[in-house]
Amino acid sequence: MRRATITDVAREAGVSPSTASVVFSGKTPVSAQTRERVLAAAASLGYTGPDPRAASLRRGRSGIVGVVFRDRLGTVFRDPVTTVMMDGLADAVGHLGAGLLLLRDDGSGGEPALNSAPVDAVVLLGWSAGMLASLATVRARGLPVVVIEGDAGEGVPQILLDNREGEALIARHLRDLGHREVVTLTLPLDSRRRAGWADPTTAVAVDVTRDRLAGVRDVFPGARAYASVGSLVDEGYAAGTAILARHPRPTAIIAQSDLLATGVLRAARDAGLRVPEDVSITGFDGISTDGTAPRILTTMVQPAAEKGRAAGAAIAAMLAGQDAPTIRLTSTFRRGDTTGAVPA
Amino acid sequence: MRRATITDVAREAGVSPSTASVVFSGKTPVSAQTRERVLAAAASLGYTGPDPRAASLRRGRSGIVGVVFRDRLGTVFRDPVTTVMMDGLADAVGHLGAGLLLLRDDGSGGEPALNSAPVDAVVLLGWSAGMLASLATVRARGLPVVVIEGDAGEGVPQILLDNREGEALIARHLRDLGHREVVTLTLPLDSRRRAGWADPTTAVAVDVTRDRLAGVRDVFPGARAYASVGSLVDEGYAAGTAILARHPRPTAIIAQSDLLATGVLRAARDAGLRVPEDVSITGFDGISTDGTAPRILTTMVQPAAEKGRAAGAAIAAMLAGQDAPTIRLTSTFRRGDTTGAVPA
DNA sequence: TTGTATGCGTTATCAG
DNA sequence: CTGATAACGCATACAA
Repeated sequence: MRRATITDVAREAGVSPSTASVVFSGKTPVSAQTRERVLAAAASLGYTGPDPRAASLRRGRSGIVGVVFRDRLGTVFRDPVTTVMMDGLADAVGHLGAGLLLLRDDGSGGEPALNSAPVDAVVLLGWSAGMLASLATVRARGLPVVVIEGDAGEGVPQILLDNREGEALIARHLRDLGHREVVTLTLPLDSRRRAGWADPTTAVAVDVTRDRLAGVRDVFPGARAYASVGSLVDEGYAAGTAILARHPRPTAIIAQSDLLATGVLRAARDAGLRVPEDVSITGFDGISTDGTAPRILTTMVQPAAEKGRAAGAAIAAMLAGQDAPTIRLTSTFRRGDTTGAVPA
Repeated sequence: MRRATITDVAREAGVSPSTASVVFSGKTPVSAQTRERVLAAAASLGYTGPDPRAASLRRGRSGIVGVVFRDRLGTVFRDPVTTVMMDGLADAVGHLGAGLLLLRDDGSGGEPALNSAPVDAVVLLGWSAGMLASLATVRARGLPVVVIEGDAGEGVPQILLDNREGEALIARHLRDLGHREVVTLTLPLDSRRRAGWADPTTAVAVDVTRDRLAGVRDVFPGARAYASVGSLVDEGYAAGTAILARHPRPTAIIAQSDLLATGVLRAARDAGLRVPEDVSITGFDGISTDGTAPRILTTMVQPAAEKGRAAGAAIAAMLAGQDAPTIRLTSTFRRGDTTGAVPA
């Protein structure tokens, strides 16, 4: 026995299909009486509302926004910033009556899911060579697209953060406290992800890493950089241990994420150093304070949820036929108790 | 100028629409020659493949699996177990050629997105009263549904974990080490989420919490329980501080998650206690070891990715018309260096 | 406020 | 291997 359709309901209620349709969509006034009848007929037939597949064909909209990642979900969502950003994005598109479809862009060359996914628009998360393929697909399909923290060129709206200015601000904070011997612990430099002291002359492939590094060097031109393998507490612990073993020991460590900073904090402590008396530590993000208690990290708080909401707004605009501008969000300085005057 | 359709392509290539269709679907052999012609026509018209909306109406499948949460995404994905599980689920449905649609079930009574989402099947994550509404919707629509760590009753396949047995196993480990004065730090008891010592007589609403607590009490019938507000490191820190201040001080703390245990570890340290010499600490999950370095937590390692994959397999079976069995996964004991003999 | 007519773009079926 | 035909289930423009 096949499922009831709106035609069946209409017949049962003794009205036309279009009238029954309107009862469910609410697009046109319907007399209370006919509405009753239609609803009753629907109930008696076990009809639960229009088939979303048929509706989306007819409307030309599926109510779905695709989000493309370049990594495994398990990796992507380990970063609290991404998580919170997704939350903001979910809010924004939810407000639009849409949902988020998770799409993974593994550069594996296999048929990308993006090709055959019924999405109305696409959000590209982060940036990497592999994303170029996704971008090509999206443009060929003529879908509105937004890029978060990456540059897709040619008229694709972006949601950007003032990474360089923010990091420079926190670096100035340290310089004002008298620090001169500073090391910065960076996010991965490229997709090869090797940990260790970075050669100052090599170019950095990842936008976020490059910009935050530039911010530090705006203030401390000769600052040494130690690259991490990823934004994880235990990565910060390992890197922090290595950095603090260096002679002369830096008086401040500028980590490019709070997770890394949390690990450095722990490393300093295990090395018998007091924070901030012996060494100052800063982070970036301001999301995950989890794990630093009872300390409060000095960090740049970035509007992560706002990033997602801005992306959602851009999509709403493009779906409405307008074109959306690139948006540059700013982070704010938060002074915690992990930074202090340079040790005498 | 409207977008080209497969009919346009067929006309341009001088073949019938059905032939053009099979060139893209590959469902039927096509001569190399006609394939060439069709592909060339498609390229010249800027046709990038069948419209997913139309295809899904015709096929009766959208290639989308909905995942329903009861919380904000930012909250849900803060738990590494969920994250890894989602990764496994994404793998499994990706293997099926499908994607994951994030659906939030805020019990807010508003039109649930689930009603009008073009999904082929649904995964219900966690369990709560609010999920009943989602379940009703899903059943009314006749969609295959799987529940992860929750009981939906009546023939809904579940993916379960041996929470009680696993926690009992870790409790026995402590008993064998001589511990008698044990406190367990639990996950939230219910949706009100109040922190503090739990009355042993009140019923626990959350399945996971209840089962793990029962596991502890199977071994230590009188064990006191302290409820946390959520599975967070700093929650563990606060609770651990409170628990360790109690007289007599427990010789072991059984935390219901690794994140909580990580916080307790930190609290013990800040209280001047050595682990495991003065106090033993255990966790549960075995996913996020991040933040405990250089210590290794004694814990139960649960097959989180496997949970997701099992859910995916169940969905694949149901989509194929078979009915999927409930699956009970088991976690394995991992002895780290946070447990030791009871202090003299 | 209700009904009629039409097509959204595709693909399964079956005959050639 | 290819083509003709017929839905898939609905929402809209327009007429009544």
